[in-house]
Amino acid sequence: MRNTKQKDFVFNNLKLRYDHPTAYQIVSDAKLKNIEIGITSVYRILNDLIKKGLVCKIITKDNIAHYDFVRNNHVHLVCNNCGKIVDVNNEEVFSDKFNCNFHGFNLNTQDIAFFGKCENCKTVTNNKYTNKSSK
Amino acid sequence: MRNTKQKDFVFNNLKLRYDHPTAYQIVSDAKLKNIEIGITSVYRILNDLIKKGLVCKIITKDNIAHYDFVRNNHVHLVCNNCGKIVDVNNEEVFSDKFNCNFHGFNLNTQDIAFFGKCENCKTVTNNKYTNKSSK
DNA sequence: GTCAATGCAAATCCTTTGCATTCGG
DNA sequence: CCGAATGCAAAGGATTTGCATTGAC
Repeated sequence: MRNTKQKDFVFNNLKLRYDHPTAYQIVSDAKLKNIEIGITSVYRILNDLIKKGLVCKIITKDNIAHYDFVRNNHVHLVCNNCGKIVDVNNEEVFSDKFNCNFHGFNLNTQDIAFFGKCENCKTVTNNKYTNKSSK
Repeated sequence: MRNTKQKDFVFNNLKLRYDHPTAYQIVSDAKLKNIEIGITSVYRILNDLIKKGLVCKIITKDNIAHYDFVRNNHVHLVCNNCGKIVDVNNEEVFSDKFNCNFHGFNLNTQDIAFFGKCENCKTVTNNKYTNKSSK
């Protein structure tokens, strides 16, 4: 495991921004800052960071993956029309006060997804969604 | 808007099953029952049902869409490893009792997504994720 | 008979893989 | 130097689109 400017850039870029970029947005940002990095490496680095639990992936309803540095203590509100992603503090959500009009969003509980590892997969180290070799 | 055996099949198939199938699984099921239906039509019919609010779409971390008949009163737990999707009653979730070990799932709040329409998009009829003509 | 719906084939688009090259330690 | 990391080009795979055909009303 070697240090490279590409790994540094992806990690720090995600750590410093709060707007849940796509892989392509990270490449664009790199270009602006004259960092050379290809989309292939961005995807590879992102998947490594996900495996390490440092980054998480949010997929909008048009099947586009957005990435977020893991800071905990917040959940994501995702707009099914414009794709906007908003952070909301945990405590606001998990209480009896929660309702389907939340932070301006119109929500349907069936359209809420809790992602994690199920009982059977808890002990699995490799995640088939980020490490195809485990398939 | 005409009635066809294809529309009937997709609607009733989703209404009767509780296992969140993919579009391809719906086609397989149709074949078993000797209903002729192509994958293209399944996707088109599913997107229409989503626009009508009768069906919702759950995307697992490997970017595969699963479909669910809208019955309300439940949220989805999604396994990031095996892709399993489990229904959990609303009341169990939105209370102070919620924690990150839930129904055997190991959850991270940052990996929880609330999908809906944001303030700006509430009044939009067309949804860009299901109706590309509104782009 | 009309025109909406279907379904094949092709296109699209995001993401991953193969492989030769580069470069960190 | 060695081998991990990169990045191009190509492949992969889910979903959508174009268009001729079918079939509901």
